[in-house]
Amino acid sequence: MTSSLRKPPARASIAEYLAEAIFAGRYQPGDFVPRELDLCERFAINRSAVRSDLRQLVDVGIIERISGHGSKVREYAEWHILDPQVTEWMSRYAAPNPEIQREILAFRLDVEPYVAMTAARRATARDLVAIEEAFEGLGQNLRNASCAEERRLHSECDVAFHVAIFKATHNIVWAQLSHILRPSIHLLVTMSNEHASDPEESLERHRQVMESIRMRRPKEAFLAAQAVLAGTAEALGLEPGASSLGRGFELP
Amino acid sequence: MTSSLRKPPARASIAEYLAEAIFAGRYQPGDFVPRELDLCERFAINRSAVRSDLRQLVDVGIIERISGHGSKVREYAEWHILDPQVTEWMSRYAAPNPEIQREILAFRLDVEPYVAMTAARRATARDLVAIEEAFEGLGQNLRNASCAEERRLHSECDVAFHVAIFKATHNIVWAQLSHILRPSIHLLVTMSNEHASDPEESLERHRQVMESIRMRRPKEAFLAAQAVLAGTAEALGLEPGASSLGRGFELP
DNA sequence: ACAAAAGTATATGTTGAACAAATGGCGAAT
DNA sequence: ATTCGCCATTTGTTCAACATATACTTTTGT
Repeated sequence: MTSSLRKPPARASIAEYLAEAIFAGRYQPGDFVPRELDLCERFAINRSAVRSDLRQLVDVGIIERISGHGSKVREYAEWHILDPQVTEWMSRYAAPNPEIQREILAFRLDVEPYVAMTAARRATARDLVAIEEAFEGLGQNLRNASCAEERRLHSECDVAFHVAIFKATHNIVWAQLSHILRPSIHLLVTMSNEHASDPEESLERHRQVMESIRMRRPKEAFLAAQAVLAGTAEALGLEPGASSLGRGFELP
Repeated sequence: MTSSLRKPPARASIAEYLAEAIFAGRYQPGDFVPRELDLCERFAINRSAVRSDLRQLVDVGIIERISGHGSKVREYAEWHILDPQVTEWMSRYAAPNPEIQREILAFRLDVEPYVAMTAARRATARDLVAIEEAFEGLGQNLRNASCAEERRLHSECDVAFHVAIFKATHNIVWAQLSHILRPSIHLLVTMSNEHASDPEESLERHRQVMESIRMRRPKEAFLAAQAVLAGTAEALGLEPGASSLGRGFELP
């Protein structure tokens, strides 16, 4: 191994840089990002690499390349927010517009109780192990949410908890859809650190979901998941009623 | 315009060729696709283009590139089946394994009644126009489902009908998720052509969904959507009970 | 004879340059 | 004033050379 750093910035990824800039709003829909040759010079990298990275942004619908003109940022509605790479950027840099976060949360309010209910029906022992491990992590990283690193850990456990429940449905579509949770969970953990909502109460709600799934009680799992999301919506300053679907939906 | 063809094979897209081959099962998970130089020769194309296309397959999780070894087809569970490009390939070439189709249909059984219910609550006049236009197309292309072109048209209208309902939720996540419908709808139209199920009955069920949404009757829309999907599941030879979630879920 | 080490073959990864094609704007001619 | 054609800019395509990573083979030392 070399002396100084094992992995220098690996390579200055243009995709990463542009994603940060676009998600931060420095380039907005309709704007043009710097042209290829400028990016080459700016990052001391060859054009092939630049084009390769730009293509990644094109493939997820974030930019549009116009031959002989430039690369334009597309409207938010065009972005592939179901793409794992996009949700990762959203959770890392926050969504570029609040509306997207609201709609993702509305979606969660719609489906998560449903998913928890199914998990209660179909979860295997292995699924329960995954759910429990994530929950343990949630509890451990609860108190000392002081530094950024601790918060990141807590956030990861929170994500892992919800993803484990999605996977417990044993349906590939639900499992892959779990990526959509990341952005709003990361946002929640970040905001709850500022607004200091009650973490004990949140933990207890998560425990209820886990127990309901373990005990194979679908109805209880449905309600418990609703309770968790109500807390989430509240912490994010969104009323549960804002959901496009969930309102008024009750148990069979 | 030129004399012969307005769009020659555009270009022999390696991504398209490999997608067809992989979805047809000629390359299965674990297999290695031809190496770059062979593809260059086979399609009389340069290596940059080949690599660009291979990257597209990498980005959607279909293949994995191993430096100095080759490009391996990944397990089905790794594929990004929520990606629009992947669902387009699935609807064009059919899913490479039946299990994926089953799980997508199970997902539809879970969520479509829910989505129809919301559409009934939130659909605007414009949404209703889109739904109606698709429905008209369904009716027109019903009788003459003889040649392949007619069937394709019918399939497109079927897709448009369901997608319009998803968009009527006015939630970006649901709207983008509507891509997942394409594969099973195309499969249904193909199979129903062989098994000759009753198209009149299917059309009537779709009409019920549309009318329920128009009349703003969420509960009826929920039930009507369930009825459509029951017909779909039957036509595909899958019992509705195979759903991972939907079974036993009733209206509030 | 066996095992570790060095070397080789084969594939993907990276870089650089040159040329082709498309778009937008400017300007001249009608 | 409008249209046609030219030109500048930027992305698209192709080619060639070299670097790096992995698997297999050969060598070499005990």
